Amino acid sequence: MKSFYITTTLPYVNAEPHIGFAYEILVADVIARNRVGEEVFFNTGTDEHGQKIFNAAEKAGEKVELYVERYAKEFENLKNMLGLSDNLKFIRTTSEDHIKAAQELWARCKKNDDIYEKEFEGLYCVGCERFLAERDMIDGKCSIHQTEPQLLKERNWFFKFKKYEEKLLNYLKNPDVIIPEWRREEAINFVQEGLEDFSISREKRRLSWGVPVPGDDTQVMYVWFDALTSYISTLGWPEDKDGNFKKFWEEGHTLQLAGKDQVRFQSLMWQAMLMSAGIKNTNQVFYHGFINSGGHKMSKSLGNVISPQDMVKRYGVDGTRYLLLRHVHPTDDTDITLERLDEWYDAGLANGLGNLVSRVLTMADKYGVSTVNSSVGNVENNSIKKLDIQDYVNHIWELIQKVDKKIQDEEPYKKYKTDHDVAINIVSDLCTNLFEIAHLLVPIMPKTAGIIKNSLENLKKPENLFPRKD
RNA sequence: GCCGGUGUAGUUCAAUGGCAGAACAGAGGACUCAUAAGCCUCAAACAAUGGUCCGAUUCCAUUCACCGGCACCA
Repeated sequence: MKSFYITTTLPYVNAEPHIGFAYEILVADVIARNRVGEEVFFNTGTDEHGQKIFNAAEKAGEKVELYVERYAKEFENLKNMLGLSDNLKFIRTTSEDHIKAAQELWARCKKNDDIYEKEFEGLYCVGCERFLAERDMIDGKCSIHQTEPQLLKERNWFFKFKKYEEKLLNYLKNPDVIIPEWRREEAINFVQEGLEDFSISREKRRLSWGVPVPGDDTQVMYVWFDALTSYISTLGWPEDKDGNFKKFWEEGHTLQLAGKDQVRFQSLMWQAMLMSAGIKNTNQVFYHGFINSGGHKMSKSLGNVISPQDMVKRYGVDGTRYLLLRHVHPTDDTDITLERLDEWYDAGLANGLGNLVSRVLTMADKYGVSTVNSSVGNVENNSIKKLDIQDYVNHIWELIQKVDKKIQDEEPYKKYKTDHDVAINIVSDLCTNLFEIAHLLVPIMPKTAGIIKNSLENLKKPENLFPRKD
């Protein structure tokens, strides 16, 4: 049996789950559900180390361990909230196994002579508790605190990124490793402009909330070295007691999902780390766009935030899944507003799918259709495999439109008055069509698909699936 | 500044070197199984300028507008 690995990025737990991540994990969920006949490992989790989280916890007046615990739960709740697959694996970067894995990866990179110590001199802002870059300063002062930063020296561990330029370019030659194509070109550009080694640790006395660097108790790992490791620690690497790492990472097809701002991290740094440790590279990274609202990035101060919770509350689990999966552009940014969501909901779900189910089943029930042919012969569609979920959903809605038109053209409701058998035949045919639609709907709206199938089996009209909004 | 992208009906998107497709919203119509839903009909667009070409929305250049990236921020 073929094996397939899919993972989202791990969201940083310094805020509530936002719509962009909800979208990412929904896409992953659809892809995972669509891989029938394959063994699928579907991963997500939370990235819980680092300065920002430590600060956020402090600000909340909470112990950092409790703080991350609380947030991790919120993210785990998404599973229920968004109707995600049962077999979703959730990895936390503060879990013991993960910490060991991160340290082992470090050790392997070090053994391969890719990690070295270097004295680093920089301008440190006490207020920010970090070193400032050029653009963080105005007139030599911290742009946030308006104070002059101190010149500080710190010893950090660095990763030999530059060493991997050629190997990365080679990796990037394969057109499949990054979707969409222009992001791959972006990645190639980054490398061609030249890479610099990057620091992967921080002094513990400045930041204690991180994974201890093996063999150096004065330093902790910088978050991303730790966080990126989660893609394999979740599989049980390095011990691999259950054989998942071998089965899914080494022998399977690996697919990572990430936002468009992640190219450097996922397709370059992480890949270089894998190369250094002698581990197979990711087969494919799929970068999606961002979701904005009203022409702007969502932000609390603008008051234009639409959260996954808001959506589920208003449109239900499957309604939310439908709206995001059908209307968010796979790779470009998408602008959504409540008005638009309402329109999309009414058009696609109330007037479209919901109404069709209602009219077909009303007739089936009333006319006394006896059984429904529930074969799903030739309804194959491989758009999801090509990572084009929008196309897949659009295809389903074309079928819905076809069935609506068929009812109009064949007029079973009229024929019933003169010839019951003819009408019953037509409606029974319509039921088969509806069953096919329900079948295609499974990865997109699993619960609704189940209700429709069930209604067809019992030939009983279900509760109003999607009440109109206006 | 450098690199890349985008600009198509009111809105969101699609396709194409040779009549520009759709969905939603809008107008009208015949019907009634249905959630005043569905079906039919109608109206509606290639940012601007120049070039290549028999012919450009599509290729090239310029302008205007918008967006993204340019690393220690995850």
